Amino acid sequence: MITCANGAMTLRDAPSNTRTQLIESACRLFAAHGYAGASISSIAKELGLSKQALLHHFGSKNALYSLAVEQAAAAVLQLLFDAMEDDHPPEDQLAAFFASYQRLLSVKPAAGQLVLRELLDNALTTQEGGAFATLLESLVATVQATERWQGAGAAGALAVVTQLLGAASLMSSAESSLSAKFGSATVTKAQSHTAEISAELVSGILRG
Amino acid sequence: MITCANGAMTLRDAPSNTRTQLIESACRLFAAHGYAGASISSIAKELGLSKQALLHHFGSKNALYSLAVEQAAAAVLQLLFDAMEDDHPPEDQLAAFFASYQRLLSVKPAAGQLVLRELLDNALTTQEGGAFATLLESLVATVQATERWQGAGAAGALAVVTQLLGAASLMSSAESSLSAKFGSATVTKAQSHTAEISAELVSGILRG
DNA sequence: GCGCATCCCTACCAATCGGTAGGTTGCCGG
DNA sequence: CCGGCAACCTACCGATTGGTAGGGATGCGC
Repeated sequence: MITCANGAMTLRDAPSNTRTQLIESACRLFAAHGYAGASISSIAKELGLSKQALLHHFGSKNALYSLAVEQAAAAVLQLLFDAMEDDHPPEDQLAAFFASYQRLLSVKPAAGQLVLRELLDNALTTQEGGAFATLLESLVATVQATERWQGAGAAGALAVVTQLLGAASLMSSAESSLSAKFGSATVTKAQSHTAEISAELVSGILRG
Repeated sequence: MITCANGAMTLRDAPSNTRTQLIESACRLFAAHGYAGASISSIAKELGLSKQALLHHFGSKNALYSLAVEQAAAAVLQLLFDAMEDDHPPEDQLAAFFASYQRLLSVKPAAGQLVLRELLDNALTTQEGGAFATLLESLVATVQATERWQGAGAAGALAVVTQLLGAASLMSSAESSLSAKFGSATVTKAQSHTAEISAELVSGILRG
């Protein structure tokens, strides 16, 4: 194993690059194996560091996890905000959001996967104004702003958001499992269909 | 802690009841915390047993996990087979399946949650003819039998199945996380909306 | 040159992980 | 009455978990 020689590595190459890289590794590994399934030493080892270096930067596993989830959620939230800038009707805003969400997933599956994981695991030490919470709330609010769902209350909108998010996220998150059963060629082809099917689901459910 | 007194418990109450109960506990805990997040001792402890009693019955953690997933998948698969008994068009069969799947989730959320988890974790020692694999294959085949998707190939059908499954499963699986952010009252109300929204998604996507 | 903070290391800790070994209890067929 | 078996136990194993303590190298401001 090439662990970058003890003292010789200490000339750091950027203003705290390793921190960023650690969060990125954490994002990927937490997304792939879940909170309990990814150990901090395995995350640190991806960069040739010891787990103590990781703890030095983040203090605890949960703190790192929170950062990773928040960063992933922030990336998704940004897509939503971008889609909401133009003052189109909320139906179009959501359609635009889910379209760019699909684009994000094809480039960086870990983001959506981590959000999905967090919805299942609920391991995040919930921050009131965090990106994850804001993402969910904004989605619900936007659905509630649509003509069809504005009378349905938060619960109805939450149900819509949950189903659309589940539909949009599962394919890229389940890639490894599906590849083992249907072959990676089939799965890759299926992923290319996902965007337009998702678009159809979104517009279908928002307009009735 | 009341661990049922050492020898006095040895009169077992049924032909091998504890085995069944252990699988049930495993199903719940694996569903709630994932494969890595649920330890065999925590599963055994739910029934006041030691982890060695569990290992005595199943041999290894993975064997127990496989049984739990297979049993959950078999329960879902049974719903699909039931829905396919009448020779209605495949669109109606799938609609009936997803309707009863929603009913199952409201009674036993762990079943769907475990299937969803397995799609993410891919921890199952894949059995070729297992219920989990059969479930996915049967769903894909049925979607492929619909008028709209019969020309789209397995990949297109797989994309449809994945999205519908994700939409149908996420709400009940994310209950704890959503309750923490929106309140359990709102989530409970949202769950009651899930069935009809899901039905709309299914018929919408299958018929175009 | 000196103090100090940043970064990363080795060494160590208690707790828990999945799993093995071996013993004890109670039922059941001979 | 007795041997075998299923069920469950305590005790233990090595490995790994998240986390602490403390030290060494580097670079920056003074």
